[in-house]
Amino acid sequence: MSSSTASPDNRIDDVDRAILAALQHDATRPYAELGKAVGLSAGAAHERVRKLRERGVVRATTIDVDAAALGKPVLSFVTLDAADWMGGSDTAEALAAIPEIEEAHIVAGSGTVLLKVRTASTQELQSVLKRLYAVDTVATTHTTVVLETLFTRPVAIADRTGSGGH
Amino acid sequence: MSSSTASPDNRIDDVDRAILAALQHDATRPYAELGKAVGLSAGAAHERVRKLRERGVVRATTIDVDAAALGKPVLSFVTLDAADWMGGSDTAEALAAIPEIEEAHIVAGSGTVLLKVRTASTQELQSVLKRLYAVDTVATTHTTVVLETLFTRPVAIADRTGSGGH
DNA sequence: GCTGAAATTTTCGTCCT
DNA sequence: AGGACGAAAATTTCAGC
Repeated sequence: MSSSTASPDNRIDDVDRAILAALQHDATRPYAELGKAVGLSAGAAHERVRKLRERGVVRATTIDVDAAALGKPVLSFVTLDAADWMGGSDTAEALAAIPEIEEAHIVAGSGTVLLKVRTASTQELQSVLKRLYAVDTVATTHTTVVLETLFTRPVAIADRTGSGGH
Repeated sequence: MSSSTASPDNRIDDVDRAILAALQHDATRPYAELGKAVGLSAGAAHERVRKLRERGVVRATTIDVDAAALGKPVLSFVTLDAADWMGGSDTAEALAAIPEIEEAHIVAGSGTVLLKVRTASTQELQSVLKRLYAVDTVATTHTTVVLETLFTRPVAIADRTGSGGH
């Protein structure tokens, strides 16, 4: 309810960065351990994490599930070229209704969408493409199937060592 | 250290699926709550999760960090066309050395790699591209900058309702 | 897989820097 | 304001059934 400052303390310092990096790697460790790793007491570490959550820097605590173990070994990237999507605006909902789509990004002016799709087989991938055509005025689609994933990792936490220029 | 059966119980049943879905949404809830949500006691729920971790179905417990809050608002997808990468094989390491790369996938025969890159600015994106050219025999690159992310979500947990065909 | 109890951890109040 | 310390509450974890 203050009025002087819009953002009281929206800065992320080195300790926050260390905490975020540690939690990205393993969010199950107790606060005492986490605190020791970043040079804080358990209570202080807890307070930092609470604030990071409150500020929205930490969106959620989740588990990383092995897609192959779940029976979804086929990963693909699909590019959609549609007619007039930006106007419709419930595009996101239509895409979200297809559970095989993990990510949906608008990548160009009006009409180009990039999708990350995970399916059990190429047959199911075909099923997704059919559903995509049924969604709206989809002009063309271009599908790229991933043969091998070299690596996947969370957002990099930049450290403020000063030398980290371009 | 057993020798009779290679995979004692590698199947994922409905309860496991319910647990995985719940944990994807929020992995901070106590086991008592989780158990109640899936119709199990706290102890049984804990045992299920322990086994899922042991089997590798649950790879890790992590936090979802807001990239924009971290100063990395620019998301791009970069396609690389290189000469002979598959033979070299330390390609993954060279790419992993570039922290801005979040994902690296091989998407075609010999030489095409798809990268998911997150940077602070388009200038930093340019810096990444320069480093990519320096890596190896990179013939061409094609970069697509994401204008808006409609949604991102974890791997879908299929439910065995029987009606879920293609 | 369930119940119950011990051990650990989280969480909160208070004081200190 | 932010962190340390200690105690209460909650949770995890392990026993036996």
